[in-house]
Amino acid sequence: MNKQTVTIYDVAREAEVSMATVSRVVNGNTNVKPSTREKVMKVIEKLDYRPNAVARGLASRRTTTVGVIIPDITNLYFSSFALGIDDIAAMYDYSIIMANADQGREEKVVTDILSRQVDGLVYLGHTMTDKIRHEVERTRTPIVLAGMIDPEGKMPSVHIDYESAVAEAVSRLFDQGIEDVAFISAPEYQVDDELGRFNGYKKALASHNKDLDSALCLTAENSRYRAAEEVGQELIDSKAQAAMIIGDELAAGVSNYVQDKGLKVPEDISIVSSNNSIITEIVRPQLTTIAPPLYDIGAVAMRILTKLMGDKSVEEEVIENKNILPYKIIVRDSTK
Amino acid sequence: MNKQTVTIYDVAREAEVSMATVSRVVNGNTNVKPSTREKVMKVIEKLDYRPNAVARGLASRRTTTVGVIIPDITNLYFSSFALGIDDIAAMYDYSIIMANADQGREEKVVTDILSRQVDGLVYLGHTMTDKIRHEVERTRTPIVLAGMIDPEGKMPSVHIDYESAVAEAVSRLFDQGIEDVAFISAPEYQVDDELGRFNGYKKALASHNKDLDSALCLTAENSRYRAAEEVGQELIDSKAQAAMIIGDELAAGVSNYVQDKGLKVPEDISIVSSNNSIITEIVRPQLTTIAPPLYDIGAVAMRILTKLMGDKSVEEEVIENKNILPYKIIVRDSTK
DNA sequence: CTGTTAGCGCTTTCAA
DNA sequence: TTGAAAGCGCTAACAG
Repeated sequence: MNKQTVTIYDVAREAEVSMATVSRVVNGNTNVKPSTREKVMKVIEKLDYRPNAVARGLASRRTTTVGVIIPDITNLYFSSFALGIDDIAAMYDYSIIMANADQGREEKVVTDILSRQVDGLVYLGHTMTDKIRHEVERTRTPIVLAGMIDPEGKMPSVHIDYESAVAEAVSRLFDQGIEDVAFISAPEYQVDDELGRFNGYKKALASHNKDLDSALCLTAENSRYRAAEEVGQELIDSKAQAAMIIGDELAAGVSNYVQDKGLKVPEDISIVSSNNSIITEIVRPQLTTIAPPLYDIGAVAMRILTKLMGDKSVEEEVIENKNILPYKIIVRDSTK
Repeated sequence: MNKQTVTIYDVAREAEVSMATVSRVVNGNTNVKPSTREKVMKVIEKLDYRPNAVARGLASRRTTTVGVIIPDITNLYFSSFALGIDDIAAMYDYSIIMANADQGREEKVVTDILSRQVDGLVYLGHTMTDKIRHEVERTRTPIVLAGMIDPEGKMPSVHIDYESAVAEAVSRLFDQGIEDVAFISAPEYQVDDELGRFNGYKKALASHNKDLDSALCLTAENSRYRAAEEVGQELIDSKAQAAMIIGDELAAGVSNYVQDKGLKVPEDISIVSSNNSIITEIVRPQLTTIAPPLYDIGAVAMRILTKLMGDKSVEEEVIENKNILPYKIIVRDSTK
């Protein structure tokens, strides 16, 4: 379809050198006499030649492209990762093939992206199915998980220690004398997810000699703002005086909902959120929150991937399997 | 790098047919005897064969990939477009190469993405430089602009009539008896941008017999939340009793700022925002806003692009140059 | 420092 | 309905 008229061959002919020499010039190979290089450069300029990355990819078996699998691009949590990934990728001259992998489409998406011969993969999201694992292994494509973890522990990942983070945040609530803290999230975090969000909650309970009360574990339909209403009411109906909420939109929604119903935050109910996206600052009162370094997680994941993709034998480099970045807890006005 | 072991040739040999036949099967060509097709399919299954999209792209000169140039992926305004684009692209089995084109990098990004032989381009953003135009034309790559417009009117675009939208929103304020309405935005919208945001403001002034007062045109550093502080103070210092603000984060920021300073919204100052992202609902009071169908703009842009890329001679299809989608004005609590 | 020569894995005429 | 063969535009030994 593209009428890429001028090829490396045209340049070679016009410059009266071989294709190989043009290729060397284009690729910055040093074994070219300066005068030859100049001559070729001039012709490239004159002919307005642009290398065809597809041909290059086929011939060299490297596409300088990485695939990014992202569950929801309009979710600030994920798009912040993506920004970090993109910045580092640009730095290393990799392009990004990005695919939104909503509900259950991840397998198709991964297969497709792999058929495009990406040099590597950054995988964001929750689920890592066997099928996906199989595809990745079959093609021997380097992969790094960001903001999640490999249950089998084989794939390198970058994330924070959510278990400690949640435990710390919830303990802080208990330490303030709050008796009952609810745990609110979308379904995927109401089980022992690998990053231990729910486990952190249980840990905090345990360390304060409290039993897990299922009436305080509230499940929202998903993590978006509008899913907060129902669960917000459940929170009001419960005996909780505080809530640890996974997902900033959900937390903002719950906070707004309970206030609309006449309760005061944090006087009547304290709220802690989990991701410190700009939403936690926009909503009033501003939310106390766990603050994972989202951009950095993406950036580190991409940096690790470049190493994995590098020519130098990876064996030499020490690549941690679990890269745990530090988090902060930012105390704002939604807690006492 | 990828050890894509099994090729079309392997399948051909194992199935005892020619590569051409395998190719036909893989591509759903109908001119294959059913029994042959079965046989080939079985071998494909058995060998776990996956077509190499790069080779395919080189041979067929179609990559079934489209490039999306996006100024800031963490901006809900743009990521909402992206979601629409992605959904339609997936529907037509196109992959997306997405590139964040922050300040001034768009030319490099476009050149790079074009070298990857994308079949088409969706361009979001503000600036369309001559260099970019040149690259796109040189490669004869179909392009559709989303949420912006081609100053020269050559490239098809999808957007709303921001001029009317702003004029309507501001007029509504005047009609309520408000004397002075400020116009607040990042620098790029303080000139007569092609979509006419600023023009809409001027139009509203004119239709209400008011003069443009530069003291009411307030420029924020950018459109993000944190840029609101300075301009928020300027708003307070001005005589305005209302503000039309371009960008939801900025609007939320200004609203919060003036309230933090003791003013009441909308009693002391009315606020209208421009994009109706979830932020306008999260912030309190909820913002009255122009509501462009962001997702649909992306989706329509992508749909048009598929037509432009289609094999059937485009001449036959009527493709509008300017595709103007309807907007709404949603009245919430930040105006009277 | 430069050129020759095979391909990379697939599509696509053209014949049969 | 099928196969043979010629590339797509480039890289990568290998030779010189």
